[in-house]
Amino acid sequence: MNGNPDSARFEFLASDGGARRGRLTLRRGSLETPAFMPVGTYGSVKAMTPESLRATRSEIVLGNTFHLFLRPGLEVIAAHGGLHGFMRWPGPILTDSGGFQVFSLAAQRRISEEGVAFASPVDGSRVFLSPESSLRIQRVLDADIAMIFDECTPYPATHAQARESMERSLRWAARSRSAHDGATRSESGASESPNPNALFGIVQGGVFADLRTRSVEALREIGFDGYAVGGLAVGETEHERNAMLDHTCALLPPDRARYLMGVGRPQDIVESVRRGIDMFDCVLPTRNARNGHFFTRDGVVRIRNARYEKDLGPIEEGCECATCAGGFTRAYLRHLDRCGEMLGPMLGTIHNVHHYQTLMRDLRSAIAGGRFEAFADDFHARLAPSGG
RNA sequence: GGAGGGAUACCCAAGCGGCCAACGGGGGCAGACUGUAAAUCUGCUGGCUCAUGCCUUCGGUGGUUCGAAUCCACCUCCCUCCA
Repeated sequence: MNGNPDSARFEFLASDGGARRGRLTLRRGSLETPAFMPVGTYGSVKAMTPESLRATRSEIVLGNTFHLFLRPGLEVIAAHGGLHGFMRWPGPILTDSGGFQVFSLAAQRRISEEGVAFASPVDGSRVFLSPESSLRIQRVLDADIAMIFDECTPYPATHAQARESMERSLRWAARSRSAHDGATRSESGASESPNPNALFGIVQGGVFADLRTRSVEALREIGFDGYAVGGLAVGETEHERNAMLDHTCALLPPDRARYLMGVGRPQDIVESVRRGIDMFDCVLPTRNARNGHFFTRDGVVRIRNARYEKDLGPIEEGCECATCAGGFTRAYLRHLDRCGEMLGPMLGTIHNVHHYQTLMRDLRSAIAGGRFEAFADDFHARLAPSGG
C-alpha cells in the first residue's frame, strides 16, 4: 500500500528537543535533514544553472506539475526521459502536485469533487487537474518525490470551510495514492504501472487543531512515504502557525520525513525545525534575490537602498558563497539591480540560496551537537537588532 | 533680414481661463514578497505643517480678469524654413 518501500528511507540520526537530524534517501540520492529545497517551478531554479545550484550545497529541488504540464507539456519532457534529464539536474527532485495553484490561482479555477478546472494562466484555455491526472503527470516527470493532489485551503477560513476542504483533500489523498500505485485504470481500461518514486501526503485543516488531527490520522491510515504540512504561511499569524506545527508534528509518525510546504523566512525555518520539521521549500530566497532583497545573518540587505551606493563590502562579511567570496561588492550589486542587468539576479540568487543552505547546515550541526537552543537563541538575537 | 514653432516640477511630456501643486512616463526614495501567473507589485517624489490647511511654483517682466501654466505686450533663449 505504501508503494516502493525503498523509494524514501528516512534515517533518524539525532534529536535535540523536538528538532530532528536525519537523512532521507531517495531514488536519485539522499539529502541531509533538516533540508531546504529551492523552488524550480518551470524546471529551473530561476537565474541558476544546475552547477551554481550545486555550489550552494542544495541537494534537492522542486518542480511544479501544473506549470510543467502547461509548458512544455509531457511529450517534450518524456522525450528527455523525465524532468531530471530535461533540466539536467541528476539529483533528487520533488514535484508539487498543483495543489498550491488551487490556492494561488483561486480567481480562475473551479473546484469539484472530481478535481479542479483552471483557466490556464498562459493562454486562458481550460485545464483540468484531478488526483489521477496530477499523479499521471508526475509519473512522467519522474521526480523522486511526488505529492498528492490536495487543496491548499485559503486563510481565513471558517471551521466548516476548512473541514470541507480538508475532507475533500483526504478523499483526493486516497485517489492520489491509488493513482500513484497504479491501481487506477486508465481510459483504455489498462492498469497503469506503479510509480517507483516516493509519494508524500499533505496534512490540511487550516488553523484548527481538531481538523489537523483528523487529517493526520486519515493520511496515516492510507499510508505515505513522508508527510507534508500544507495550508500554512498563507496569512495566519506566527502564533497560529507554530501552534499547528506543535500539534501536527506530535501526531506524525517519527520514522517518516516531515515537510513544511512553502515556508519560509529563515526565522520561520528555525522555529519549524524546533518543532520537528525536516524539509522546507520556499520561493523567498530566489524571488527576493531578484527583487534586490538579500538575506544575511544580521538581517536583510535591500540592495536598492541608497546607503549601499558606495559600499565596497560583500553582501555579507564572511559569507562563502560564490558571490561574496568572488569579491562582488554591494555597490556593484546595487548597480546591476538599477541597470536591470541579469547578472544581478544571478549573483543575488546564489547568495540567498547559499545563505539558506548554510542555515540548514548550521541547524543540522547544532541538533547533532545538542546545541539547538543555544543556536536558536544566537540566531534570533543576531537577527533581532535589525541591523541589515 | 523675413516667416513660423517652442520654453511646464530631476528628465521627457500633458494641460491651453477656475475642478492645477499641475495627467502620464522615466529617474529617484522607501516598502512588500512564504508548496512562483512575480527580474514583480505598492506608496512617496515643491516647502511647511505632514488631517483639513497655508506658502512658493509652469523662461523673465508687466498687464487683462473676481480668478491665469492657460489671454495680451515686451524681453531672453532654443528649433525649423525662406533669403
